[in-house]
Amino acid sequence: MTVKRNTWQKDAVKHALGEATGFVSAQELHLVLRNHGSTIGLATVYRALADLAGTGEADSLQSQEGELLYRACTTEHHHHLICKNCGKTVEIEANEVEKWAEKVAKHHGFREPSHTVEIFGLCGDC
Amino acid sequence: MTVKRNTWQKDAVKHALGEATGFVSAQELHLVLRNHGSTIGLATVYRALADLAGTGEADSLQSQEGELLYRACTTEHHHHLICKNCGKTVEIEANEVEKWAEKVAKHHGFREPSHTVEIFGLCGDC
DNA sequence: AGGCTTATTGATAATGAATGTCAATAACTT
DNA sequence: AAGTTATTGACATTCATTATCAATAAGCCT
Ligand SMILES: [Mn+2]
Ligand SMILES: [Mn+2]
Ligand SMILES: [Zn+2]
Ligand SMILES: [Zn+2]
Repeated sequence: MTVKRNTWQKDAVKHALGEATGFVSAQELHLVLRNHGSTIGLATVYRALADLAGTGEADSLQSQEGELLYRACTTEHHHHLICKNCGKTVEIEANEVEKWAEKVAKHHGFREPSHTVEIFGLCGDC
Repeated sequence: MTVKRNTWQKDAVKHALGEATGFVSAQELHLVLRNHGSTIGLATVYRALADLAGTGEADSLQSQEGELLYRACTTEHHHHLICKNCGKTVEIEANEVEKWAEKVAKHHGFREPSHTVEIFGLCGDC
């Protein structure tokens, strides 16, 4: 229905997200943008990130503290290997796990299976 | 250092958690307890659940809405298959995935790997 | 059984992420 | 250039969770 419009705010959020090394929160991203001189509002950062996650251009996950974190990523289905200390993130594919998840779901009579898989650890630099 | 004391409040929370069918929030559990006539305080429910999760007697995960949910469980390492609709939960083991996670972590030079694996779907009754 | 120490409780206040509000602004269309 | 309306952002609001702290009671000692 409603036509989307392009704004420098959306571009700024997308760009800043691309610059980040790992997963970042909306609050953090807003601070980064402000520190670079941007006048963008906090609510706008939240909205832009939610949109990016909706289109699949960004991945999101909950931090241990319950904060919602975002990260620029490829649009194909994938998972993450994340450093608990520095946040460094590696995208990984998990075909074995995909099949396993479907098998287990079917075995217990569950339909439309989806799944979350994340690996945490300490990277070589930490 | 500090010695733990036994209270009817801790027992009540543990028992109520055992009665629940799937994952429940501290708020929900507090309501259930109150509706059964208990005078237990909300903060106490939060503390008891955090303790149970600390000892491994309860498992916790974040709901899609960001709420922290708890569930009584076995103390061995395991994962969950959860109905998106009714919350019915099945404990599953995932030896294949355990090995896979360790392999992937090592391959990327990550130490002390841990992981989160949850499968969601619609159960046979939904 | 009574007394003492202090872990625990719970009403309340405080925190903080996330969302709602709405007048002002600025993308698009014509 | 003018009009329509999606978007913005300052601000208020919601709500889960945590912090306070005086009152209570669990465990220990005599
Ligand atoms: Mn997958
Ligand atoms: Mn596992
Ligand atoms: Zn690291
Ligand atoms: Zn179900």
